Amino acid sequence: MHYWLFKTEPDDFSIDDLAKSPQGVARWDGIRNYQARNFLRDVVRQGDRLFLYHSSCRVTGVAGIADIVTDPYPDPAQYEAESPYFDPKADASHPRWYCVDIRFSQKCPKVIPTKTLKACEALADMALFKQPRLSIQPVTPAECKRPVITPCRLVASCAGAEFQDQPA
DNA sequence: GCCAACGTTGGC
DNA sequence: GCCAACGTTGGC
Repeated sequence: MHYWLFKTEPDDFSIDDLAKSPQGVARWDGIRNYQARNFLRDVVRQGDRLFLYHSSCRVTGVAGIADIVTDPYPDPAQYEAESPYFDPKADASHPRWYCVDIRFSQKCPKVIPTKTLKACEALADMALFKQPRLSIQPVTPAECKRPVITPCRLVASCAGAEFQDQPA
C-alpha cells in the first residue's frame, strides 16, 4: 500500500467537491504529464491512499485524504474530441493517459498550509518541494508518520484538531 | 496577475 | 538528439 499526494486547484475540484460526489467517488482524470502518468499507471493501485493538496489558491496545502478505489485504467477523456483533455495522438489500442477513481475519506478541519509542511524538517525532501510541478507524487512512509500529515490522527497542526481514521 | 521554473514540442 | 521557443504550473 502506497501513499500519494494528488494536487488539485480547488476552484476547479476541491476536497468538498470530492465529498459531495456520488458515494464520495470521483474519477481522477486529466493527468497529462508523463512522470505523473507513470506513477499513476505503474505504481498507483486500488487500496492506496492519498493526501489531497490544494494548489493555486488562497491557502495552499493538504486539504484531506482519500482512497484509491480502482486500479488505473485508460482515461476516457483522451478520446473525447470535445474534452479539454482530448489527445489526438492517443490510440485506443495504446492508451497514452490513465486515471483512477478516488473516494473521499476525510477533510482536514483546516487546510495544512504549505508553509507548515515546509517548516517541518522531516518533510524537507518531499517531492512537493523538490519537484513543485509534479501533480501526482509518492509520499514516503516516514513522511506519512510526521505529526503534521499523519493520516491516522490528522492533523495536530490544524487548530489543535484531530480526528480518527475511519476503519476501511 | 506576475513571473520564475520547469516540461514539451519540433526544426534542424 | 540538441536545444530554442513555447506553454504551463503554482507560489507569491
